[in-house]
Amino acid sequence: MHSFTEENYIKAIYKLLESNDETVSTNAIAERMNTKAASVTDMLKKLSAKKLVNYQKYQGVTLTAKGEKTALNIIRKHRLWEMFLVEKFNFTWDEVHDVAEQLEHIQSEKLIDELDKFLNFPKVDPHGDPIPDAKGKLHLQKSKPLSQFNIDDVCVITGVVDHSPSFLRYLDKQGFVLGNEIKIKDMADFDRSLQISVNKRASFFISNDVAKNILVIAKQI
Amino acid sequence: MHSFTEENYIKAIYKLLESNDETVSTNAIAERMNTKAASVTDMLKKLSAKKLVNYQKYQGVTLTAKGEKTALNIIRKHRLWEMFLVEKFNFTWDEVHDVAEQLEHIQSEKLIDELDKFLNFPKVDPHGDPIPDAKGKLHLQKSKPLSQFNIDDVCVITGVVDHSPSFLRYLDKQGFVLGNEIKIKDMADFDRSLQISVNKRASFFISNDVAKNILVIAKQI
DNA sequence: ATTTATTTTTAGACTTATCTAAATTTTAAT
DNA sequence: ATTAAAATTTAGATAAGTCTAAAAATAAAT
Repeated sequence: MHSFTEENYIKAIYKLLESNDETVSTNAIAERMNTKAASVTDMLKKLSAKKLVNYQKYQGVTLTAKGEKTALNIIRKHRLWEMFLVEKFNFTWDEVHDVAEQLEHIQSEKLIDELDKFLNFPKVDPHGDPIPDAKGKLHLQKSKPLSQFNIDDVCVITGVVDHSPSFLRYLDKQGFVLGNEIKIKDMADFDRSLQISVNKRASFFISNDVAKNILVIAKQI
Repeated sequence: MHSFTEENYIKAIYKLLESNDETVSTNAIAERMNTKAASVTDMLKKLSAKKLVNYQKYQGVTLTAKGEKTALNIIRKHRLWEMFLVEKFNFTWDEVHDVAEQLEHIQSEKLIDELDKFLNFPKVDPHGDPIPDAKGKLHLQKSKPLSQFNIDDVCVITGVVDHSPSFLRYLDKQGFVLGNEIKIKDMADFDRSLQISVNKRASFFISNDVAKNILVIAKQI
């Protein structure tokens, strides 16, 4: 089995791969884990020897299939425990994290399967984050048009419905990029036009026609 | 806070003090923890520096008040988790131990208080072992005469009602010793005499008069 | 295309917990 | 009261994970 420390590194790498892309840098890991780059290098060598990461000196890392499976299992445990604490033990969302960080390392298949059953096999946690199933599969949320969201919702751009050049040109001009975060600031009842802010920049208006053609998912924090 | 390892040592010392008495030897700890005497010595020095144990070279150890409080808190957590796993997660008693050994080290007051509440503040676990309350107090089970137990019950000798020399001489002759384990093999309806086995030795008979004068508690495994 | 700055890695040291083997102390036995 | 046996402690090593400081490699800037 893997040590707590190894598991924490794997999880950090997974999270960084999820938001950034390509490969993850030593410094990025060090920053996320409040440790020093030298320590990260040491650990990367060890994880590489265990075939959990693909690592080449100076070139950053990615997870191997085995590493990703490990990460998903830890995340599954973390999110199930968070659900449990909030739903059954009256924890608030800000209290939940530290305890779940501890609980996610408990080793017992049966414990997690029973926990899953106890919670009635939830697909997403209350953050909207998907919970991997027992096989490590993520039931990804289906994207929906931005027009179906409401004031104060925050979501992430995943694609478009209309692929016409004119629409894509429009998006480009407005600065929309895949993965950008959109917050709905206001909505006009009479024409369903939206006032939105992209990546926390200054807000602007888009028509309902545009909103219907931008695919998003609820923000995963 | 204390490391997992420190907590495990503290717990082991507590258990040994509970069954034996006086002080606990280095070798006894080593045996219980499947480790070497040299490792125990190192740890005892550390625990002593932290004022968790009273330790003098070659003289064995006892727990300080602080150490005992620590031990009781770990035991509280362990037994509450055992109850939880059995009652809510369909664990059998033999599956429970390893997982509870892990869960007992999770640090969160709120978690344990909520767990306690969730289980409706149990006083003893299904082994009959008492569960320390939030203040670390043990609600000790009161001893009862052996005559009040039934076939297949297993209990431990804690004292006697009749302190007369003739009775004590009788007990001595039969090989009864404080702390011995008694299993009731059979009971005769007509005179309530018992067939019992002491410490798993060959069984023999005692009269109801004798059984009424031996104090026991249900076995704590 | 060099030089400079940044990132990453190595080298050596420290901490916790463990071990083996040797030395010391206590206990038991003659 | 010595000697023998058992228990305990010390000394020195090892492994995991961390750190600082210096060296090496990559990326950025002139």
